Amino acid sequence: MSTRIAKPYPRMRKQPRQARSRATVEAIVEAGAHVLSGLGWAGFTTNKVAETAGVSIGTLYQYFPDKLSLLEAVRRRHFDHVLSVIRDSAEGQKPLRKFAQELVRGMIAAHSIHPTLHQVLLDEAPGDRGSRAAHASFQTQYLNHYATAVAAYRKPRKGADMETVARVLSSAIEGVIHNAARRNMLAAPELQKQLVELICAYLSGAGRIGR
Amino acid sequence: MSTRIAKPYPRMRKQPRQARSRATVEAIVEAGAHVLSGLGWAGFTTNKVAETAGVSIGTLYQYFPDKLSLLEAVRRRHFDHVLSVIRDSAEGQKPLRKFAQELVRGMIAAHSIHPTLHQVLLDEAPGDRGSRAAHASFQTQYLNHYATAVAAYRKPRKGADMETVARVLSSAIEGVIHNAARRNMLAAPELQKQLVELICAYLSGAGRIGR
DNA sequence: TGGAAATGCGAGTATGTTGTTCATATTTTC
DNA sequence: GAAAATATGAACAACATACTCGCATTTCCA
Repeated sequence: MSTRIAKPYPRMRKQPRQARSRATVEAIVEAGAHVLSGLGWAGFTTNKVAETAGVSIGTLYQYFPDKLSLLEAVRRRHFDHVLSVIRDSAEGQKPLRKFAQELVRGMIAAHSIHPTLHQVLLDEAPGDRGSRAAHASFQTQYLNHYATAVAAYRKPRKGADMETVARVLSSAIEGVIHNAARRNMLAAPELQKQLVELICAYLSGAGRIGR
Repeated sequence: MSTRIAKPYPRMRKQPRQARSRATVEAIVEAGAHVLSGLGWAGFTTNKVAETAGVSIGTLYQYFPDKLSLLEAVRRRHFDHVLSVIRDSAEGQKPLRKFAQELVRGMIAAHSIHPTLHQVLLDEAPGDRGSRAAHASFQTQYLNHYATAVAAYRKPRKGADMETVARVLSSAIEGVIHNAARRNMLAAPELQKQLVELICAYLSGAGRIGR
């Protein structure tokens, strides 16, 4: 696992100086992820987040100037986490099946904490106004990791550009995980096995007829 | 294509008798799908739907007793549509690749009109209170169609139950389509080709090592 | 053709929801 | 022990929006 980084969240109203307040901020962001995942963007109210964090609403506004800056903090934390998972599974030279297994295990683990956070962040929540750069950057890095893996494990064929393949692969995996999360089936080992098989089958390119 | 059925929407306040009012109701439901897809559940307001339909808010409430009954009408229409698509692609005896191509074409067509409606219906919108049966029934039929296809095209193997395979397959396809829809890439032929290949590869079961 | 039934209208209301502030209280630091 | 940091939560202002109701217009049909 990668080392835990402790960058300050962006757009904070005030920097927490003492250990107590640092824990408070962390609790708020964590609660934000929890509420967002459980109640969706519609249920993501500042009062609810504060209550979930076991903190007064006033405390929340001491550190976050408004609702959107809190959303951005949650988004950033989650994206950093997911990226580190993919990074870890891609490093080193391993056989295809091993790679697929570690990727699936990692993605499932990353989604086990807040099962639908990822989708809510991508679909429901408003895109981060100010720094669209950050959002785009995540998408780019995310795809790049998949593209690298595709390039490494899939023999080049004519008429199939890397980017599309990477997109299809990543969105298929996300679809399966998202769907499983909604049914509380993320832990089922049978599902993991099948997902690994799907990845291997696609990348090793079987089932093709002609040429 | 299947025959157009004209069942009355459930939970209607008043039955439209003349042709004019039947068109009005249809416009309202269509507008509902449009708003839901474009603005999400959060943006799905009765006033907005009425305005989009080019109809007064009073007219809307003449036929739908409340907001949720309108949602149910939209949901039902969409589910009926998707089911007919899958049904059509599954009938007859065709080779795997042909089946996959028609399925992909149909699913993409079904999502082209209201790209994110399906996800919004499943994820954001509240599950239909009264008739949970209808919702469950859709899920069951939906999965059954996939399970049938899986049974037909995938040689039986030990340790892989049909239901899980069907779930993995359907959610992978939905994931790809949903993701493409968000990027306005549904029409890209390269994407369709890759999705077909993913399905074929998985069902023909290549890339497996041992046993 | 005329009256009854069906359909359509939209300003207005009533009822909430919620993001945010601020004066005050408690805790930590040095 | 005082100053700085941190926490509190009642209160509010602003907004959103589901839904009603009295009336206008159109269609039907005898």
